[in-house]
Amino acid sequence: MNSKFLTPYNPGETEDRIYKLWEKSGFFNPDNLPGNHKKPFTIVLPPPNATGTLHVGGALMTVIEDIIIRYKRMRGFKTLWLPGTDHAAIATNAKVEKILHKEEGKNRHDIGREAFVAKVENFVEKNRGALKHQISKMGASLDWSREAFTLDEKRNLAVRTAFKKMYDAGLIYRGIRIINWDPKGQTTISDDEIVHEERASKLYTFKYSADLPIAISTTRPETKLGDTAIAVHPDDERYQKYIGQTYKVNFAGAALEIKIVGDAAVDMEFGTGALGVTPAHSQIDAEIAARHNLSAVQVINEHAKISLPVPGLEGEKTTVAREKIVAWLREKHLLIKEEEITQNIATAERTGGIIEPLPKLQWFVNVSKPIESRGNKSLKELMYDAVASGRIKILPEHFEKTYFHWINNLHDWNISRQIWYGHRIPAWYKDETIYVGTEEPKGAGWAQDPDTLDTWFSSGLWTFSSLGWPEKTKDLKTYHPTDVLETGYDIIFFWVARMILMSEFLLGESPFKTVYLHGLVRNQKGEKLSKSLGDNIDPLSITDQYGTDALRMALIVGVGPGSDSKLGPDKLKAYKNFANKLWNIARFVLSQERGGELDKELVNEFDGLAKNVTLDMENYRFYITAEKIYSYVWHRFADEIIEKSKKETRMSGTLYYILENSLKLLHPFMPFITEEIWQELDKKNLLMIEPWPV
RNA sequence: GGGCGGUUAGCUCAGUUGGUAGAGCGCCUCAUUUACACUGAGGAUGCCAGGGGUUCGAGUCCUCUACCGCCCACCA
Repeated sequence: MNSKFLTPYNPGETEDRIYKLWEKSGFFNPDNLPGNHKKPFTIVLPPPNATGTLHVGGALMTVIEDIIIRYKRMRGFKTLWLPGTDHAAIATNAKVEKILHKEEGKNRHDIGREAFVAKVENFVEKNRGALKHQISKMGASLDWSREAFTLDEKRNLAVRTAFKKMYDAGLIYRGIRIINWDPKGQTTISDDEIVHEERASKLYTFKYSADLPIAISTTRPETKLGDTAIAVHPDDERYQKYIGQTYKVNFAGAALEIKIVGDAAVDMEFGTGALGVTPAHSQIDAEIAARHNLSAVQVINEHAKISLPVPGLEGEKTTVAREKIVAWLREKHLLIKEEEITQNIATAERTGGIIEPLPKLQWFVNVSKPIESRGNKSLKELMYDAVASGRIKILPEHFEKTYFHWINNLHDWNISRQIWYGHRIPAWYKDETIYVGTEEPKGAGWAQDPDTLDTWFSSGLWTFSSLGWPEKTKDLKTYHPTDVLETGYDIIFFWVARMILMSEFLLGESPFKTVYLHGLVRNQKGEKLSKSLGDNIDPLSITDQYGTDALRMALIVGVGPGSDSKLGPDKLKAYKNFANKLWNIARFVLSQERGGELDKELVNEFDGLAKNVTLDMENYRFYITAEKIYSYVWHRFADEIIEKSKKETRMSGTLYYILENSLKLLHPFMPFITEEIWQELDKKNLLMIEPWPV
């Protein structure tokens, strides 16, 4: 027996050595697996953002996927787990802008597009190396030879190709719509990138003018400079008589023409039952305006300032203009009521900027248009069907309801962004002509669209762009559709839904069969781990203290799919102790000569456990599995069977049998220590590709 | 406003198809150098949030209520 077994298990000394052993074997790459590994099994790693380092949530994701992959590999599958990183356009752009501002006091326009993008690329390159190191330390058996990046050459070709195909099918269009403008980030964002914040606000009720008999309510009087109508419910007896009339009024210095229209979208019960219609600055108003052929007047610009030439208001910030208009209303005795209310205000997820709805010329994905080549189903329907038909199974199941709910309320997806870091939109303009293609058009005078694409456009392609699409590669044929997509429930809309959209349309197949959603990892107090709180624990510091295997167990045990978990020193300590227990069991068994006949009863008992565990693994119940093996190894094997063996002779053969097979069952969960012990038992082969017992 | 979860031992949470309540940590008693003190043996602790229902039988199924949490949302 190796003398290292005489001292407690030392993860620090073991882990790097074992990882190198695995890497040297080449078995992370499915091409190198023994020939009996025939049936492919694929997971693509959700590419972590190149903005930062791996957080505990990222560690959880890595561990769950590694467990699945190691299990499937031992079961004889040709397993591919494909790594990569995400360029995370807006997030990265914003982060580097912040650094630029802090270090040089400049903004991106000061240094120009080319220099800025170079700076971002430099930043990203540094982070990618650190990420790879952290992920490896988790024990991840990823095929690094296939590593991809959402913004590399191949993925750029995939993006251009996808864009062109969708444009040709009429699924991508350019048009003026009311979009979510982030004045702080100076870009549009999609509906999903909005977070609502509760704020105290005031609801003002007033008349535009003494001559206009109908009063309206609003929290944003400054937008009323752009009103072109008042909408009332067609059945509202108070206002029916006014429908169809037009009033010319002077409102705070702006000449308005207000038409009274009847529209069923108006809630008679709210406020005065009359709605001032601002077609340029409200989605719902724009819809009303479209129904009644009303014109739109833009009053607010990209800097959230009044752009309408009204003396005293032009150039003012919206908040200042609001005060001035309220003062004017008061002075003219038009203000009827002022109420304190709490309002949910839309802010940009990345910058915190308050969203300003503005009409802008942007690129969109049409989610409702029937697609001829897909049985006249729309993207929305394709996304819905993929899950409703059972072709994609979401775990935990109740998230399927959330998914359907989201699809049912889905609007067209705004995909163009006014930032510099990202995939440039493959559209070129010359005079009035638009050219969309994968390459720049021939001839002089074409100018490419300056905008970039929403980062989720390229991540939506991930399951197949990472396998080489649009080229018809062998990998694509072998490994797509992928088997499991494992990710956090917080990005089910951002990412999971978009991947289904892209794969269903571009490939005509689902991107994966099972979606396993994990929850948030919280600290021991149950608080969200966040960088701003300073407790965003680096998984490597945990690994140093407790060992990777202990961290893996602590992250997994008792944590079902979709539920949030808590990670604290108690749990880590418990599994660190377990690693050492296993170590000592190995020491005890190894100190004996293998001998005696197998105890049938004990072997049967173990095989029953193995069957049970296998069933759990097949059903993604890792949180139960890990605990079952733990409990068996410690409290049955060590406390009872080994104790019994001390009093009886000729049991060592049975002990070896149980130890070896326990190591196999435990390997997906605790790969390092099990491999280390295995190397002492069987000096030729790696536990990592040993066949699963059962 | 719409939707989805949760409520089980002091704490953190399991409990797959309904069959006399489980684990880890903590607590109490004992063992004292044992493969392992990063240990072992034993022990205490629960009206499974509350009401109603289905059933021979409910933590588990149905229904209502309360509280907590999360997601979505263009009541101006």
